[in-house]
Amino acid sequence: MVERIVAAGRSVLVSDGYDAFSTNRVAGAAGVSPGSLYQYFPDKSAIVDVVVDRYWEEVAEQVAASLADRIAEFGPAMVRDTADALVTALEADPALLRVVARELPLSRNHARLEALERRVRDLVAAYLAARPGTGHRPQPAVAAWVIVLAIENLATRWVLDGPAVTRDQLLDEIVALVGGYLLSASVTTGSR
Amino acid sequence: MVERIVAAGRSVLVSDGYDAFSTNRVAGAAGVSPGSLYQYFPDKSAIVDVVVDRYWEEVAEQVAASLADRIAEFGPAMVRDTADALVTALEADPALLRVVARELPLSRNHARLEALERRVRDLVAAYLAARPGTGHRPQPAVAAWVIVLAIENLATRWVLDGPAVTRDQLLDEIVALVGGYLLSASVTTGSR
Amino acid sequence: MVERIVAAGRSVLVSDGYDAFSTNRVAGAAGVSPGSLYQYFPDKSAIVDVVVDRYWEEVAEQVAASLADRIAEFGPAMVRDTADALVTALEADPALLRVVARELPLSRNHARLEALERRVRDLVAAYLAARPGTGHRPQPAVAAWVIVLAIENLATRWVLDGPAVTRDQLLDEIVALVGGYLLSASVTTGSR
Amino acid sequence: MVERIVAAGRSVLVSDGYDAFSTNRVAGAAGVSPGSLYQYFPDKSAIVDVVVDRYWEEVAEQVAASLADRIAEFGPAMVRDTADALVTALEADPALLRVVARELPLSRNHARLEALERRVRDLVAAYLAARPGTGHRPQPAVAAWVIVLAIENLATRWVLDGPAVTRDQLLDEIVALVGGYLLSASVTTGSR
DNA sequence: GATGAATGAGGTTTCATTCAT
DNA sequence: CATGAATGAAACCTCATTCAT
Repeated sequence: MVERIVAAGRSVLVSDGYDAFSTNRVAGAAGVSPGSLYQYFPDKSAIVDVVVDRYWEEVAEQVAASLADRIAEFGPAMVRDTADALVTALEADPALLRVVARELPLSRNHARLEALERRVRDLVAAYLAARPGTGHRPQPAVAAWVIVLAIENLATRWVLDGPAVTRDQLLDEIVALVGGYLLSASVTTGSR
Repeated sequence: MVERIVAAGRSVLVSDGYDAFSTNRVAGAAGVSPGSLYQYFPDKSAIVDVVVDRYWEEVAEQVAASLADRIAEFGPAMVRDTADALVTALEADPALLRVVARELPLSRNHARLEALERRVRDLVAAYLAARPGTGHRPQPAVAAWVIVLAIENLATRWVLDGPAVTRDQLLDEIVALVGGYLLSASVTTGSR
Repeated sequence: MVERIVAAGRSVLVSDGYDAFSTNRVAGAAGVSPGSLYQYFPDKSAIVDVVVDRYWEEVAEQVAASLADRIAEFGPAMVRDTADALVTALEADPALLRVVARELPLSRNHARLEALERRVRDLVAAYLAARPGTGHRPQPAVAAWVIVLAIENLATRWVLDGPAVTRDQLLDEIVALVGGYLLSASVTTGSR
Repeated sequence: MVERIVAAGRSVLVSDGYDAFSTNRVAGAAGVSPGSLYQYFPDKSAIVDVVVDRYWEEVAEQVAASLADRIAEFGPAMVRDTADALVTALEADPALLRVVARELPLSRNHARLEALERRVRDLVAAYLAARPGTGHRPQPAVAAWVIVLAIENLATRWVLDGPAVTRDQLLDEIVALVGGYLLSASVTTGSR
């Protein structure tokens, strides 16, 4: 029953948009009475939360799986494949992505998105810490933060905005970005 | 009077949040009658739009100014200073940034944000096209897209999330990221 | 519950007039919350429509019944009794009649009033077509139009305006008007 | 200036309808400020009243003129010509008629319409009283009331509803109706 | 006299939530 | 458990009218 409601919620979100997402409509789509919603969810927003949580959870799952699979081949191929996995995951349901990423307040995504980011970040940081040589510049934790954020954003915006960049180009640039970053030996630093 | 309303709008947004942003409340905060709002704005959402537009416009102004000032010194310093200008601009009103970037649907920011991005992107692309050597890999337009998005996102998230990264670190990493990316000679490409 | 709302609607209409007919007031009079109105009516105006429809429907019912009862006795008596039935129907709720006929735009009555007129007109036309002799001048359809309109208007205005004419006089005149009209042998016609 | 406002009022009424008739719109159409309206009219409704008054006044003028012109020729021709004059007057501005007769509450027309009716009624009653023979059945005052109402209504509805009746037919029927009525020698009376 | 910005009461409608059945 | 009618607070917006300039 929770299933029915969540499915209906997703469907309403996708076909009617977030502004039209009302409990009545969800109940209708679920073939359930409005009152029943409140037996499984405390709130309208709880329904949205579950839909959103599942969405990012699934994306995280695919990315993490890809990352784990490539455990051996650290390097450009790993970056590319991971980015590819992310793009693929985001492209799986573009309509839902649009609603989730565009129509929902970012704060709505925050919790689960942070989880996703942390999860991937930790993996990345571990890889970086394990990698040989290069006196550990940049620091793994920081570098992981930078890399994850950059890739996530590039991929999301690419799917969302459909810029004049091919999929392959996108992946190439991501590889170049991350590769170059990690190789950057030392930086002319200095606060102003 | 438009000024009063916009100011009240911003203030309500900041102190009460987007969900509580009602015409009556804005009118109250402006010391104005609800009806007066509609002499200057067609819509509730038009008020939000102006607040948002102004916000991003101001950010864009500062970043573009910094970028233009550094016209001579292409290179790491330019990147660093521009990123610095962006962070400074975003830090100027963190409360408003939080509402604008977190509570508003991204679609609400889209128009003005895209303008900001395009503006900076075009400048960056021009610099890249003008830069000597390096058989133009990556292509200026694509590279500009990547760089602008990456910097914007990193800066925004840093201000918003306050991660365990110092301001200087952030700027260093941005410089490294962009520098490494632009130096990345060639990439092991290939679609899967 | 529809009943309660319609009754409240009629009552508000009668006691407060059409200009003061607001959803809140109707809800109040019905002892119901404003929101409940919209579970049964799409619109404020739908409530008015039902009240008006019912009113004319009832009037039509009584007139048609009278007309059907007098099927045998075609002639003056039939006219008189029908007019009588109409006047009686209109006098049944003079307060409502006043609002419906005076305060409401005619266009609001149009649909149902036209239905009433058509209904009676068709019956009258049938009687006229069936009547013996008199080379069918005037044509049944046209004559029915004339008669129905004239009677309706005379009766309505009599009830509404309370002119210096007794009820019997009114009925006499109606009989004379219709009788004379139908006997009018031939007319000196000619456009100017 | 009153002229400008009234003209604007009529124009708004005709082109936008009564529901859209707002003081602001009238002021706009008159090229005048909303405040100025209140220097010449106490009320929004006063503006409507003037427009309506003038309309019916003009109609009354034409009908009365026709009636006065035919002073000699009492009889069918007089009836026909008067009805013709009325129809012509109503057809002069059908758009305004539609608004005045359909969209305005009848009560809005009442005052001036009653004046028109009384004026014509008095003339008719005078003619009837003066006419030779026929032991004055029906009584002039009553007969005038009946005749004026019937003709007015038939003419108005004909112009408004455009029924399947030609203009000549309409006039013929009116002549027959009135002629037959006045000739009706005696009536089988009796209250029920 | 003319202006027009400002008013503010009040109208219609929505929708998350409850609770008696 | 499920229902769904009922709720009622509150949102957005209009517009006749006023009054300082």
